[in-house]
Amino acid sequence: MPLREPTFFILTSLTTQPLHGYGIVQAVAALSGDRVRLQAGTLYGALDRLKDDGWIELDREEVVDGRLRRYYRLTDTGAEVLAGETARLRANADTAAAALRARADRGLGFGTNPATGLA
Amino acid sequence: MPLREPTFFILTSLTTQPLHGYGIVQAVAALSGDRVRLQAGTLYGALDRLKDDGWIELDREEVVDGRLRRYYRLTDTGAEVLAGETARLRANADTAAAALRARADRGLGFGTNPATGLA
DNA sequence: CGACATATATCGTCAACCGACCTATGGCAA
DNA sequence: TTGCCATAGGTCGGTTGACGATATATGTCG
Repeated sequence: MPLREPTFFILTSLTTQPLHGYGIVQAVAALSGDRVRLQAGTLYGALDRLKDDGWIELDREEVVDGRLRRYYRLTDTGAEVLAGETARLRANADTAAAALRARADRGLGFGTNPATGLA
Repeated sequence: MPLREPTFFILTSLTTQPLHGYGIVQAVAALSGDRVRLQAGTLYGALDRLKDDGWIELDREEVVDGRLRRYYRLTDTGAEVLAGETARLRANADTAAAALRARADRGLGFGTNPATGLA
């Protein structure tokens, strides 16, 4: 059930406006601070899968400079899935953060000397 | 690079104290609100992998009621990885939340009528 | 003329998770 | 006493999704 990072960002990029494949690549790079760079195999495979799942759908097709642009849009179902995923990520991050804080309080965090508890 | 959910929770469960395999299963269930139930194949495969990566290490072995308990502990490297992952999850959640908010503001969110913008 | 950005797509491989299965002990209930 | 469940370890095959390489094609810029 949990989405992988590339899939998560594809849905996120389509949340505010329809985009075509290459536009998604650029949007995802921007949204992730250039951390996630979608590969062609990942993108088009995911696009087919998400369409089959009904989370995205074909918005329109355009031909610009003799090149086809196939725009996809997020469905309401897709938006619900993304909202659920977002909540899950938040919860997981909070859980791990609490555990890491407890570890740091016990002087076992990284960067501190286990013997003295000091950095 | 991004950790999958089971792996993420295994590291989280070992952050505050060493645990043995079965203890990890129970801790992860508790930490995730019973959402993540580790399968045997997932757990022992991940344990070997994480040990090879140097993110966890063997803490000690005990025999209780004739049953072996093999305890693992999080290494400082593992704690750093988990902290990085936590930050990544937070950032991704924030990014998606912002996009979903923008969508809702445009009346395209799920649960609202696209025509009227009302629920 | 070649390199690069734009644009879509397929294919083989790999890593991680899942489900099923196996062994073994101890307690509890039918 | 027999079977089931919780506890405890583990293996194995299959699926899934991402990755990297490759292919095709047009337009732009040096």
